[in-house]
Amino acid sequence: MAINNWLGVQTEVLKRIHDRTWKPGEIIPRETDLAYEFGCARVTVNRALRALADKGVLDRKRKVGTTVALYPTSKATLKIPLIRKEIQDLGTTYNYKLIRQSTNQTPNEKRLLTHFSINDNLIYIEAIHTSDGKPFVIENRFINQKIVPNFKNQQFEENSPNEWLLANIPYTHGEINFAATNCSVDISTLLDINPGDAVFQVERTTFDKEEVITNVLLTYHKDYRLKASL
Amino acid sequence: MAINNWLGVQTEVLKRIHDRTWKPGEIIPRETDLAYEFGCARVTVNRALRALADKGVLDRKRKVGTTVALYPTSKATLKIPLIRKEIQDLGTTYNYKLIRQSTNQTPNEKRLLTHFSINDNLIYIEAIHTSDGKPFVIENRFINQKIVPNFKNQQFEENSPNEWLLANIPYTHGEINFAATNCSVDISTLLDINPGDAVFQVERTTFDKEEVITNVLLTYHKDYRLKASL
DNA sequence: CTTACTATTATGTACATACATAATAGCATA
DNA sequence: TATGCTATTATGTATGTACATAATAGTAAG
Repeated sequence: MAINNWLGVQTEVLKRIHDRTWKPGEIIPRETDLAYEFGCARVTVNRALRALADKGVLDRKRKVGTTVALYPTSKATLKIPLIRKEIQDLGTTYNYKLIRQSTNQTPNEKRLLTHFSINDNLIYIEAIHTSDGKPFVIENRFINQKIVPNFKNQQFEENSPNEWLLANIPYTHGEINFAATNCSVDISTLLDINPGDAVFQVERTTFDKEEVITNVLLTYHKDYRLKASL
Repeated sequence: MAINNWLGVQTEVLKRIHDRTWKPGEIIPRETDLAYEFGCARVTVNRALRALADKGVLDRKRKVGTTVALYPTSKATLKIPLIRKEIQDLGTTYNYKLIRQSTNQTPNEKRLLTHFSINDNLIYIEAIHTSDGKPFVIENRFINQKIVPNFKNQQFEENSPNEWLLANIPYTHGEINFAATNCSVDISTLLDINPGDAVFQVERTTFDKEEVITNVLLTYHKDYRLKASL
């Protein structure tokens, strides 16, 4: 069986996993053996297997060898688009409206103290993003004032702070979590739903090395679903 | 500047992106130029850049070249662990209990018709997974009966159907979505919460090529949060 | 100006060779 | 038996060379 490209190798490997020639938890043949069987270079096999390991299909360990993952770790890659793009991809008209903005805020919610220090000065922004004029998501955002030294010159009246931050403040890593909550009175008014309705919330925090850049709490419209593929 | 391994190249590339030597949306030097600058092989540069492209940091196009992503597509990779593992990782005791099981069911909810045909025969399973004796997640699951021809011999009384499926029925792809909902009376009883409380739901469907294997609706305990890193 | 064709470009990849390294197996010693 | 050291193993990677290919730029013809 001649296979002379890495995608072909990967296809054949997936086929053998799928038809249980190679069972979950079991060792598969060595790279050198597979290369011999397929009539290609070992590096080519390595390339294919590495890609499958990155996807969680295979587990690889030096000297031990390569095993089919016992329980394939299902990975859903969530691409977190710009809200603007998410709304426009729906074929609807996007609009952003600033509700409230202030500086020299302190972290006044318990969840913020996970990341900010009590002495941090924060910019607070509350805004609404709409889809065809209807509320899509409410944004409550804190930005580390130290990170935006010239904030007085910045304008978040016309444009979303997230887009500005992404373009201007590099981040190294972040955290994100998803939850369901009963909508508060304040936000239910903005979303034009009933207090107590279940809403989908996303909280995201980004860091530049050790420094917190921003924390945002997004509260989506009723019946919002976040989709991904496996 | 001598860099002779791909991880070193990647680190230097990330540094230049971070300090805005290379700005978002802009073209970076060609692979051959970078290889010349770093004193390494072009393939080594390619290896580093490809990994960054896979992460959404760079965009690459033949002939055009490589650009820093204008808005880095934030990708959160959700690893979807076995429920058992998720609970055990909390340091608590996992337990599974079957509530209801039946065969020859038809797709009786609108959401199921997205995937199943009206004529499909389904196995229905309702179960509860607990953490230290407290309800953690309720599982409502439909399995394509055609996929499990010897179902009568199968036992989901002691063990979770998901673990059995993962070990025995290979899947090619799937879909997953996350939502918030107000808890129904039935499920709120099982979860020991109030009807109307907001709960986090995950719906997942897996396929073997064109054939639906299973659809599961997981309803998590109150205040559940799904976390990931960026 | 538009269309079609060809040349060029930068990424994408295969190969053989060589070296690196994490990790286990085997062996010797106390 | 336990410990420590060395050899071996399978994956991990770097290189130079060669070829492949998607995509754009340039040119010629109508």
